Amino acid sequence: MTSEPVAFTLIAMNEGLIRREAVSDQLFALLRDRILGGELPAGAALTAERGLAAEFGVNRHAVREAVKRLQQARLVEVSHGGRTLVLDWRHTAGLDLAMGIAAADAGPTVEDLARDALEMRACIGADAARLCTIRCSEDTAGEIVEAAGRYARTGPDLTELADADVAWWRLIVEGSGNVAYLLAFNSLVGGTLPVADVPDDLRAAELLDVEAHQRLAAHIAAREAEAAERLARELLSRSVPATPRKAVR
Amino acid sequence: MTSEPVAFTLIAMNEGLIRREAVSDQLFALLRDRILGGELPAGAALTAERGLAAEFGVNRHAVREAVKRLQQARLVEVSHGGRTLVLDWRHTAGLDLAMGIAAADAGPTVEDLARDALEMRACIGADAARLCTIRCSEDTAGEIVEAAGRYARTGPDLTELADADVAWWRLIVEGSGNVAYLLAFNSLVGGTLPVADVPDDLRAAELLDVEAHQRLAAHIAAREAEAAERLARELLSRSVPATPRKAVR
DNA sequence: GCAGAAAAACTGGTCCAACCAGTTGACCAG
DNA sequence: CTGGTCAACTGGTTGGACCAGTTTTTCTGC
Repeated sequence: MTSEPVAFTLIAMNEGLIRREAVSDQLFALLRDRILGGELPAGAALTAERGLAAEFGVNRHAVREAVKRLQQARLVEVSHGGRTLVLDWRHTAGLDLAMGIAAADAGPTVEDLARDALEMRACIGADAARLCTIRCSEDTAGEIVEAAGRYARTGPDLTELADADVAWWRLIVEGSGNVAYLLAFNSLVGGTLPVADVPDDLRAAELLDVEAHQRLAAHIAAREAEAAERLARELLSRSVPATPRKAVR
Repeated sequence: MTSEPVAFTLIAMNEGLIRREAVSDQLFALLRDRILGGELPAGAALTAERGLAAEFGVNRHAVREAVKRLQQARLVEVSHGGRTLVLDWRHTAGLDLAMGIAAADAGPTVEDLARDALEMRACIGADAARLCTIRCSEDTAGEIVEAAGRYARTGPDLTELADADVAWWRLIVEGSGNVAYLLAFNSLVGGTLPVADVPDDLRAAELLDVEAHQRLAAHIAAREAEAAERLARELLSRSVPATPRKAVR
């Protein structure tokens, strides 16, 4: 890493009245973005902990917490006594990192990422609906139908509707009995950005179609797996922007 | 948390000739498993950092690193000055946590989880093949065909074949242009358990079918999206155990 | 001159002790 | 009972020291 005069200072303790962020969190975010942005290329060695501490004027313990998180995110590989190496996030990073990628300069934009997340949501959701139809208990099926009924009586506010929609889908994903789907679902809805930058008209086409929600619930209760899957895919695909994307790689 | 005499001691420094594990890593794993196993139920307060440090006879910084990782995994919620609360992992934890769930007593078993991961792999892989067919560049399509050719010449060793298979699928997932798929793919193959406990005969049915790999590559190169998706799904589904699962929830 | 061993100079890992900065809750005045 | 104050928590941060590995350099001894 170059040793040019450091222009980065972590946010001061009291930045007006804004909530202060822990230094290790700031440092983690900063290093993460540098890695995702390509400033710290794969294979390169991260500056030593003592060096980073000096560079940012913080204690080494704070640096260690940040690096430990980078390690957990599989962005770096640390070895006792040796150097800490930057990994190729495209090969190692997991889905939980999705929310952080947008900050990268060279990487995908927020729009691309939102679209990717929605695409994945449709894919997982459709299969979850299918599996739920096949595997869930009668009680769960009943709950899903009930929840669809409540959904129909949910206020016209889009935000409120979106929350209810997530809760309803959670029932289906849980009913699929697939823990991997459930965790991926959490990653997708838990990320701050995924649903943030979707055009309202697309989102509304999905959320406002109460009748489709009830129909899907009915398919699940009636154990019509194929119909449930098809409807779920169609419903979830409405929010996916149809932007043709440039060829990759 | 009860204050009964502590029966847990972290692995001593030199456990024979075994590689020692960092204290914070051990502590993280221990707390994670307690949370996933239900010993620390959602909503409960985690023992204070000083308390944990005393309980396990380690320094508070080690505890902090472990807790920080729990926080990143969205297993706990920490608030400055307040208590650290245990979250409901079924609602918050992300896909990266999958590899840790098996340790839970009450949770899904390793077999269930492996099956779930394979199911998800099939779902994502099929859609990735479809998108790759639609979106990837000619160069990428060529690479995939080439790689399939190389795959045909890969040694009969199943482990070696499995590695080549992962590398080949990575090309397809990258070609799909969907970063979320790529990260989920990393989570699935990066986890230690996912493919570990799959019956060899099932796995072999997928890996040894070299001809299907080449056919799929050909579909992608010929831009036959529907055929590619169908073949991919069929191929990836072979490794999924057909065990009927008990109803969930 | 050069391979190989010793040693110095790194690296990350752990600990102690103190203090700052928020939150909680008990306690006391009204 | 109400409301505010303050002590006793909680997590957040700092400094310095030392242990435990790795890497690089240096100095041997042939």
